[in-house]
Amino acid sequence: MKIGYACIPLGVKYSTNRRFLLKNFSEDRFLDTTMANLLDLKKILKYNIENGIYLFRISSDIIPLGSHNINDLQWYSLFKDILKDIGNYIKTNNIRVTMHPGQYTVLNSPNPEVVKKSIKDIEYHCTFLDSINADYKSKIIIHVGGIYNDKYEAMDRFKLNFKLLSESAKKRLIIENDEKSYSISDVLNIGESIAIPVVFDNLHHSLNPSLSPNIKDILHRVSKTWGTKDGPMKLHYSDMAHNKKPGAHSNFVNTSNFLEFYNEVSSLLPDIMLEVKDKDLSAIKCIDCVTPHNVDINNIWDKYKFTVLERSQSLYDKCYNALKSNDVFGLYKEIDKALSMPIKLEYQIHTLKYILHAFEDNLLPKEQNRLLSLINKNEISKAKGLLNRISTKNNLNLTNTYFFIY
DNA sequence: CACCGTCAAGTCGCA
DNA sequence: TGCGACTTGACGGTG
Repeated sequence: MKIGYACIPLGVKYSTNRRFLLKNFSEDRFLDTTMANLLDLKKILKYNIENGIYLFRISSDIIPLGSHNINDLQWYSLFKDILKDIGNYIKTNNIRVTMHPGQYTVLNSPNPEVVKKSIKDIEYHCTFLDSINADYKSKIIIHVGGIYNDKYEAMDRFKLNFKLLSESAKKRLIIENDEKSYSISDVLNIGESIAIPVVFDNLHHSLNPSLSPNIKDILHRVSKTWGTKDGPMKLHYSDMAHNKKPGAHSNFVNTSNFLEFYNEVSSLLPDIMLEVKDKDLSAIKCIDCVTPHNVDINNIWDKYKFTVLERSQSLYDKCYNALKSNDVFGLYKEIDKALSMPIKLEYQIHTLKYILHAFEDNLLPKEQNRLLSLINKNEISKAKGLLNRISTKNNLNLTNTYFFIY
């Protein structure tokens, strides 16, 4: 069972999302941007392995304007060596990678131009996975698309247009239930009819439910759409964001909710893709909670302690108790409580002063004075921004914490 | 350096 | 028939 995240790690500053505007397209710009993205992809995969993350969604931006008409460069041969290198790294380390074209890729549109572009986009994703020599457990996930006043006609059009894909893309394409049009029941009908795997998304299902109220019954049927060559069934998991629009993803995974879900589904041995704002941070948390015996709880606390301290002194103390009793789940539960709280000015000042003291030997007197004077003027966000830049420049241990992330 | 409009793209609801 | 919302991070121009 693998637990992973989508596209953008927060714990490291590598990015595979460099891009440029269409009007700025040039061969040089394309080559530079693509190379930078690919080099960072390898670094992200390494970072993932160091953190026990073996499931990763590769960003569609990896090849900028990869499926656009303006781009007729043979990037898959131009970057053949590095693509092969990435592919070998993925294979050697038993990583599973997937891709997820965006909302504008609509295979079932009644507009032939849209279908044509959508096929081109799916084929671009497929070419990328082919170019790194990924096996057919590496999937391309899309939603079914629009309704156009007749859902069943639109579903039929999906099945017909599916036939227009290349053989490789047909082996990679899988479909996911969405939050308003195609419920898991609809998606299963299509998946079973054209023999492609189905991804169950718990958040979309809660907003657009169908079939049995018992998720396990549904998943049992979903799992049958996954053949041996497809690899383990893949699920999308996310919590709903409170105080935002229904369907928005939460800022972080609630540990208790996740474990409840996990315990319900784990016997089916799925791979779970988290769709959450804090990305790898929640992935690491979920993996830690599922395999707490592999974890050094002190490392967890080192990353989160300033984030907790900024919000609540009493939760800081509770965390400390969990730490002392080596209770990984307990520690994360208290961290979750802290993360759901706003930063409190007085605690933030206290935290900054504490950090200044702790890193006294790593800061120049001039830097300390500038920081202190900002703090004393109550310009806290400026102080924190400055501290962030200084930490990055001097490579302080502080950059390994989540203090500048949450 | 902080801020903000724009972006390659499609669908749907509403006027 | 046409426009804004939806969703989203990064670019790129401005002050």
